Amino acid sequence: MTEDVIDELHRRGLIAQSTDEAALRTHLAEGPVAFYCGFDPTAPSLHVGSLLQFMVLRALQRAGHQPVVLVGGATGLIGDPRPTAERQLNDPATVAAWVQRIREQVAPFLDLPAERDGLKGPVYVDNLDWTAPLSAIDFLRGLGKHFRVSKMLAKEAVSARLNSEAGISYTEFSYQILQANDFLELYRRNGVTLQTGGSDQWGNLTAGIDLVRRVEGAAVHALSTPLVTRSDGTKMGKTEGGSVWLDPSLTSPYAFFQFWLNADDADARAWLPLFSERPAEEIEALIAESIERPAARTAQRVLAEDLTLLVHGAEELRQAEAAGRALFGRDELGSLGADALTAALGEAGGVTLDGPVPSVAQLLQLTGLVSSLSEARRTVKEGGAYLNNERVTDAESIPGDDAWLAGGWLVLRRGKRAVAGVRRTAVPAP
RNA sequence: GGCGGGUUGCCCGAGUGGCCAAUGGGAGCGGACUGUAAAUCCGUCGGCUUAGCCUACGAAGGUUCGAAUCCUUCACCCGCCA
Repeated sequence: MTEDVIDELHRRGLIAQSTDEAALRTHLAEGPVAFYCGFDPTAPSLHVGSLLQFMVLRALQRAGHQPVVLVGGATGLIGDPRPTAERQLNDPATVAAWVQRIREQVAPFLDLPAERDGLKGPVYVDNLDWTAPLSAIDFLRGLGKHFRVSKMLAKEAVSARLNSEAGISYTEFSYQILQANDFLELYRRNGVTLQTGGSDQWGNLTAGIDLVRRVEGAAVHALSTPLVTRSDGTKMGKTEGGSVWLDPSLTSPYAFFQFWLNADDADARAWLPLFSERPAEEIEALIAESIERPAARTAQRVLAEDLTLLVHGAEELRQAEAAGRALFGRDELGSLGADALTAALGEAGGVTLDGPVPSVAQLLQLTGLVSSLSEARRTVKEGGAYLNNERVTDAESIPGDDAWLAGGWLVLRRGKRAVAGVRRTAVPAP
C-alpha cells in the first residue's frame, strides 16, 4: 500500500508544525501541488542540516507534487535575523556566486531520471528576480501596508534580538517582509500553495501565508521540520573542522561519511527515520539492532552509506568506505599497498611534498590537522600525534627515510579520528 | 538632542594601574576507559624562530616607569528623559 505523504512525514518525525493539517491533506489529495523551500546563500555551500529540507522535498515530490527550489539571491543580501547577533553583510558578487554554487549543489537531490514518469522535476527560482526591481515606494506601499509592526516584533528572532544588547538593524527587521513576498510571488507565478522550512522559519512561513491571504484572498499552507539536535542539546552538523558541508571541496566525501559514522548511538537512532528513506519496517529493525548490538553501529553505518550515496554518489561512497576500512582497520599500515594507501589518504586529505622533509609539527600544520605550530607542539606534548600509528614524542623530529610507506606516503594522525596523508613525490638522491 | 549604563579570548562572564595572555563556566582539542559511541576522570585551550618574544581586553589618541583597568574623541548597543 502507498503511505499518505503526510503520514510518512509524521512517521519519520519530519513535521514540527503545520497549518491546518486536515485542510492540507485535502489539498494534497486533490492533485499535484506546487510547493517551495528557500535556501539563503550565506555560505558557498549548504550543510548537512539542509538535508532535512530535502527529505521533505523529496517525499512530497515522490507523492507527485511539484517542487520549487528558491535560492535567496535577494534575501541572502539582507540576512534573516538570528537570535544572537547581527549578520555580517556579504558582498553582492559573492552572494551571486554562492547562489550559483548552491543551485548546482541542489540539483542531484531532486532531479529525476527521465524514466520516472509522473513525477515532477524541480523548478529553480531566485528571489532576486522579483525583489531587485522593487522600488522603495513599492516596498513600503505595496507590501509594508500589510504588515503590522506589533506582529513583526513578536517574531521570535526579532524579539530575542530586541531584548538583547545586540539589538537589530532595520535591514534584518525587514527580512520577513521579503520572505513573505516570495511566497506571494511564487503563488502568482508558479501557483505555489505550500512552503516548507525549518521550525526556526515558522514565523517567516506564516508571514507569507498572511500576505497571500490579504492580497490574493487565497488559503495557502506551511509545514516546518523540527530542529535536529544532538543528544547533548547542541545543533547537529558540527565536527572538529566546523560545519559539515555538502560541497566535496569543503567537506570531503570521506569526512562526510565519517561524520555520520561517528554519531553517537542515541543520535544515530534518532536521526535514522529523519534521514533515511528506507521503509518503516526496515528502519525499526535497524534501530532494534542498534540497541541490541551497539558496537556494530548499524544505524551509523546506514546513515553514512545512504547519505553519502545521495550527496556524493556511488563511486565516492565506495572510496570513502574503503578509506575508512584502510585507516581504521586492523591491518598494519605497512602491509597496505600503494594503491590502498593512495585511495585512502586521497580521501582523507593531505599534502604532497617536493622539498626537504619538515618536522612533524610542521607536517601537522601543513596537513591541516592543527591550525598552528603551537597547537601542533601542544598536541605532541599531549600525546595525541601519531606518525604511521605510532605516537610521536618529539614535535621537532623529522621523519626518517624508513618512515615512508608504500607509494611514498606518511600517515599522520591527530587523536583517534583525524587522519591525513603526506606524500613525497621524489625520493631524494642518496 | 540630553543623561546614565555598557562593549573582555569561540560563547557566557570575572577583572578599577604592576603579581594579566587575563579568575570561573561552557564549547573545542588531547589522554585514560571503550566500539572511530556516550558518560566519567585527567590534561589542554592567542601566536611565534617557545627558559624569550609578539599580538590582544570596541577604534584612535593621551597620561604613566608601567593601562583591560585612568583621561579624550569616535563607533556601536541598552535604558531613561525630550
